[in-house]
Amino acid sequence: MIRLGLCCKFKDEPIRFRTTTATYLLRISRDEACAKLSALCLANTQALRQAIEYCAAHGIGSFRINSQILPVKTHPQAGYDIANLPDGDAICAGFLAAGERAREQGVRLTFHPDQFVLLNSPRPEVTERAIADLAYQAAVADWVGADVVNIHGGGVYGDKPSALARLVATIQALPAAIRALLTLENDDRSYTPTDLLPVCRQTGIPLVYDAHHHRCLPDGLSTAEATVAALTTWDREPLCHISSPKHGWDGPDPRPHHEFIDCADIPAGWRDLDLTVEVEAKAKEAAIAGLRATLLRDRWKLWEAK
DNA sequence: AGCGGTCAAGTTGAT
DNA sequence: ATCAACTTGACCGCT
Repeated sequence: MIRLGLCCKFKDEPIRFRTTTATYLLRISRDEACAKLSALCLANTQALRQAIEYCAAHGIGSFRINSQILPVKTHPQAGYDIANLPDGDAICAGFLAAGERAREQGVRLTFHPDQFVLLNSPRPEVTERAIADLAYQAAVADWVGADVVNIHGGGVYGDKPSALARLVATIQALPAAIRALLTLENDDRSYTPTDLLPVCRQTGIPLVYDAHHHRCLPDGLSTAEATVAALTTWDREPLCHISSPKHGWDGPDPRPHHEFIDCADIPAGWRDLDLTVEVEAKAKEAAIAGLRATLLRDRWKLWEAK
């Protein structure tokens, strides 16, 4: 059974996550900043609840939660603790309630911290901030029952073996609560599945296999071989990513994502697996609706809510 | 209401 | 040196 996943936001459906900026928060008083943050965070718990309901009702079995669900959470000056916000209790309750609904309906929840979260930088302050961000997202993940916090391998810094060794060492030293949710994903610049699989085996971290990235940065493995190898790293339902190139595979740059998914880009070998496929397409829920229709026409077995 | 400028953060590679 | 890409344009403040 294939579980299609929506990433972070909606195109047409009026479900919106709110955010703000550190610059603005630092210009107003701390009380005003806390009031604003409190309202945004509370609104985001409600948007998350709506997102889960929408997914369950539309055959979308997984939802990726935006890193800014708690805006500016770990900023050195503008950051905050939920407990210190006026609606702190309601925000916690909102996350727990959203998680409960996700569990009831069988909707999987994931996180994908952004490009600044690097576990192998030679600069210790970069890695420290990355771990702080992972800690925050892992904590919210626990509240809502998300089982994946997915990041990339990071930079190469002119020496890939050293960078990979730092990655392994940092992962091994992570708090258990983060390590239990952490996954690594092949990217389209630096780290292929072949680069990351040894890291995953050494650390017990699953590999999120991104077929689009793999085609942009190949390593000699076929998509079928990489899929099989990635599956062996999982102790939960495996997670893969799919997208189609905006300008086609023969265009100037295959990396930017298309509005929709071309079914021909989905590895045929995925058909009979139990797998979450996060759909990275600009048209969001509209892209999933189109993909679902095509796959159902072709008799793929797709997830449905309980 | 509309619109232009701004936004915390890292790294890479194309131009 | 600048910029786009990466999981995502949203929001503030002025007109």
